[in-house]
Amino acid sequence: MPPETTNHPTTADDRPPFRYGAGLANEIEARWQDRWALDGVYHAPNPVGELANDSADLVDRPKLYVLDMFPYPSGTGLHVGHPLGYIGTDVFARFKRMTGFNVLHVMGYDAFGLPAEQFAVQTGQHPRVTTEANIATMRRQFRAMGLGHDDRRSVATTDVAFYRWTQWIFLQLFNAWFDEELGRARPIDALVDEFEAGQRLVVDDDHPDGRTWSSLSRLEQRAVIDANRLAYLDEAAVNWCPGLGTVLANEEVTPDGRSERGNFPVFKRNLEQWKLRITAYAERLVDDLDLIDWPEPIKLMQRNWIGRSEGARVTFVVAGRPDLAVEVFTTRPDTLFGATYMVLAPEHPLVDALTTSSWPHGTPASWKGAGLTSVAGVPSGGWATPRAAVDGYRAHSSQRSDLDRQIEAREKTGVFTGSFAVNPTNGDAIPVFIADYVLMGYGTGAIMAVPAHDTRDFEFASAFDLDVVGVVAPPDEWFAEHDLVSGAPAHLWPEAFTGVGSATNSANGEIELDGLSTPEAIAAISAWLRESATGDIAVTYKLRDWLFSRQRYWGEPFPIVYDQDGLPVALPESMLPVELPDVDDYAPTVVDDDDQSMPAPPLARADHWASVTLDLGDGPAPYRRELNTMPQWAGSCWYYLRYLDPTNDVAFVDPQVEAYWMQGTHSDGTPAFGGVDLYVGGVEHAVLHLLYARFWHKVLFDLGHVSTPEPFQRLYNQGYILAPAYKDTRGFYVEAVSVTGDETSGFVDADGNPVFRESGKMGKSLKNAVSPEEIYDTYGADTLRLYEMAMGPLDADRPWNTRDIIGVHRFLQRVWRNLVDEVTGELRVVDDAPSDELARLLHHTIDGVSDDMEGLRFNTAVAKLIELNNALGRVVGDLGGTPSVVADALVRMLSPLAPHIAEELWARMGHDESVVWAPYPSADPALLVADTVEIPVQVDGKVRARLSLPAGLPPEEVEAAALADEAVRAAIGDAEVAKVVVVPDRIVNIVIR
RNA sequence: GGGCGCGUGGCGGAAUCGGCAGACGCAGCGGACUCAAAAUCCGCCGCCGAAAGGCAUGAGGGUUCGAGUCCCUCCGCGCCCACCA
Repeated sequence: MPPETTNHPTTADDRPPFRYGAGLANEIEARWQDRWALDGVYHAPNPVGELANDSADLVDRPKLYVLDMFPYPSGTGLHVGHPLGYIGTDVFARFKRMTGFNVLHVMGYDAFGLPAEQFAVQTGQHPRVTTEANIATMRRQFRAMGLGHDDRRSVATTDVAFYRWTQWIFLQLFNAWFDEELGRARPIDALVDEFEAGQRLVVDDDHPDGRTWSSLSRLEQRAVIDANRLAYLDEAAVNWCPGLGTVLANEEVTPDGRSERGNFPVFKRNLEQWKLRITAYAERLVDDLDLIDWPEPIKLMQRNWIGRSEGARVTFVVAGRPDLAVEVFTTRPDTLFGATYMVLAPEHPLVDALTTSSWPHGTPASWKGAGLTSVAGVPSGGWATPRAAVDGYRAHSSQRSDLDRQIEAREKTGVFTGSFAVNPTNGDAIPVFIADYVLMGYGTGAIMAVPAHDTRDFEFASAFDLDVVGVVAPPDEWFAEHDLVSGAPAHLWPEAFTGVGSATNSANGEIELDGLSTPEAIAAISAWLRESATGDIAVTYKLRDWLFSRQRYWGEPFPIVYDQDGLPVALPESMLPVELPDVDDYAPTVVDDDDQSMPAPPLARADHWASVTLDLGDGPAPYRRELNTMPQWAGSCWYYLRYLDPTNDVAFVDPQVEAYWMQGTHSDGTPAFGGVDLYVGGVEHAVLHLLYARFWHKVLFDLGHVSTPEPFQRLYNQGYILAPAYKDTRGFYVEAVSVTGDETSGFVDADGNPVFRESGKMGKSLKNAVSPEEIYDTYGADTLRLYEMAMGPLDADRPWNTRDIIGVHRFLQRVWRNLVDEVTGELRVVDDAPSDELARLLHHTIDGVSDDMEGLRFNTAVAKLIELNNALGRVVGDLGGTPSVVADALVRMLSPLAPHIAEELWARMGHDESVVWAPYPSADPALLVADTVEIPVQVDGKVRARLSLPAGLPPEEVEAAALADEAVRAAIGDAEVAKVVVVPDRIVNIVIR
């Protein structure tokens, strides 16, 4: 041991005893967190009910609902990237409390889901046990951050008392139908009444003219009703993921045909599953985006996902088969004259009827499948009959996953059905194909193909040697770009012309489009379609109904049983909740053989639970329960409503409570649109959660259970925290904390092997997480909060840099030192008034910071507070302390951002009441207007002088002063002054010639 | 392939309505204090230049008295969607 060093005091002993550092911060923070919990300072009262007990004055304030997207309680706890949005909403909620609002701010847990179930599968421990332990850990972590939540209202979607109401909402969907005429959901009983009263006939494909209700059998009546419900069973192609042992919603499948979670391959299977009729709301889900204050990119993503297209439906009669007709959807009905063939999806129901027994004379070999190298089992020269071709091609396309389709780079394949259809505009007989580039799930599952004006049709026509007829004249430039003479016929074109132009080649005895612009031609042909009864304008959506069944254990059971006819029956409300039964094995049946595997839900193992005898009104009878569970999205569709009234056991939310929190008024008393006032979360929920939740909310609105058409008035997407991540030479991530080295010498892992730096979203998968505890140990929670708010705009991704944290820590240290003597611990606040200069800075700061807080610009708010504090630090020594009015305002302004240190200073300044509800300071307008302004003078755009002039000076006098300035005159020199631009109190620009 | 967004010092970022580019912080440099170091405090800190001055917001062009901000072309990065008829 070197003797010299031991003779000197250690670092810690040298520091003043009352300097703000990690030790003092940790002590202050723990103390105030206890006190806040004890006093319930974050409790927001309800107008009525159990939570209406205290703080009656608060409920008279305007309400403000600040909501976070609630987390999944993961077992690994939080890292510093998680709470960015939570700190942001907390700062905002605290700010708004101080400006006079009754602020609702709650945290809950989206606790159903795969990790707990997978852990249960591995350990045999009930997922509820792990889930509750994880929730307890997260609660502790949120508390340590000083987040001001009303803990009385916290819920987890796995609470039986919560999912009882999730089941209840499912019953609302089950017991409702969508009235297309009124454009809204109504109770299913109303539909039955209309049928019974004869106001409505039962129309289906077999009975296009309708049947009376009484002519149906009891089972037929039930089938009709069931088919109309918003929650219905449907046998349909679903996304079966053997790797996860469950089916998935379209939204949960990635574009390359794999599961979003786990990245397992996904296959199409026909299964009977619950679906929710979200498509009925497609139009309102698009239209009502105009009502809400969301980022435009998110609205755009929702619009794209819903995928509204305007166009026309056109009926093509099959040649020689007047009984058979195929309906197509097109967005370009103006190109109808150019339709030279048709394509049906392989799964289209009319394919069998269209498939002829033998190839028509002269059918090219390629139409019979010859040359389809990617299709297995094609005889050379093609299949012998259309039947064989259709069967062979269908077998091929049903076995291909979406992934395969992707790999094949969109090579166009298909076979001829043997049938021809009649183009209604010109009477041409055009061949009908099946091809997998036409999707059953969109439009009508059939298209008219216009190869001259559609890229995909052009590719198909090229491969199958089909006619290309141009019916929209491209501009001359288009021909020039393609090295064609203007007006060259379409069969010479190297690609389709998909733009707009003037119609050509489009006339028959009844209609002539030639010369019309594309929009005019669309209008004209649409009118003709309607008059000639061959079609009509139509709107189509990409959105599909929401697949709502999952073959999992850890989810909400459906409140549904099946009777002896195998038909679903809703359990009465009195039988809710349907609790999850215990099982001895939580594993879903996971099979990796994609050919034969079928989903098998774990609840099938709970024999005693699955088969029950119930009295549902007709005496005791045997039923079997629905064995699927709901997807994880279910709870998140409505949790924000349960926060309002979490203890209510007679309703999912009391209507008066719902009205208080959801139907706001603006602070000036005018009615606000309502809903959650601010909803903050990650952009990854742009379509899934946010679309599903809007859908449920609209159903609840239609049925009279909530009072606003939209749930979330203002949405804000916080950014992600990025951090350096390191990959080894094999491409695997290594723990970032173990990496040493730098950019110039290179990075190495713990064993000295070279690794390579990249940047990515902080988290477990990139092994670059930083735990909040590390930061608390060095600086405290207030510093962490402040750093996260100061490092950049809330909605931007930003790199985590531990080195930078010291900056905001020093700021807190200096605030503390300006108000508290570091040696004695005594308050350094004096009664003297601040100088005029300091007072002006203070009020400018108040004004700017208030504005920034309102706009969620916390980074610039922090910068302004630092400026004020730095200015204060320069004079505090001369004054012998901080002027009390400055200290008071500074602590109030600091408190939303760094609540613990602010609360401690507030108490030391002699306040008994918490700073949480103290009013936010307001700026004195008299101190915001300067009496002198500095005006830069430019000559030809370059600043040559700065004049200090009285504010509000008339432009002529400013101009005179500018022209009189020596430096300005020197810059002008001999040149002639052409023009002088004076922007009052801002700038002068002298233009010379 | 389509759509949307973003490019500002060594780094994170600021400039809210077209009006002094680089607030605030980190890093760096110099100084005070100290036997010394840490901590703390003070000062400097876009680039070129000794200075005067010139040049600078991805590149190029345009509009304007004036452009980081508006328009056009290109380059780079990010996100979303992707055979959607």
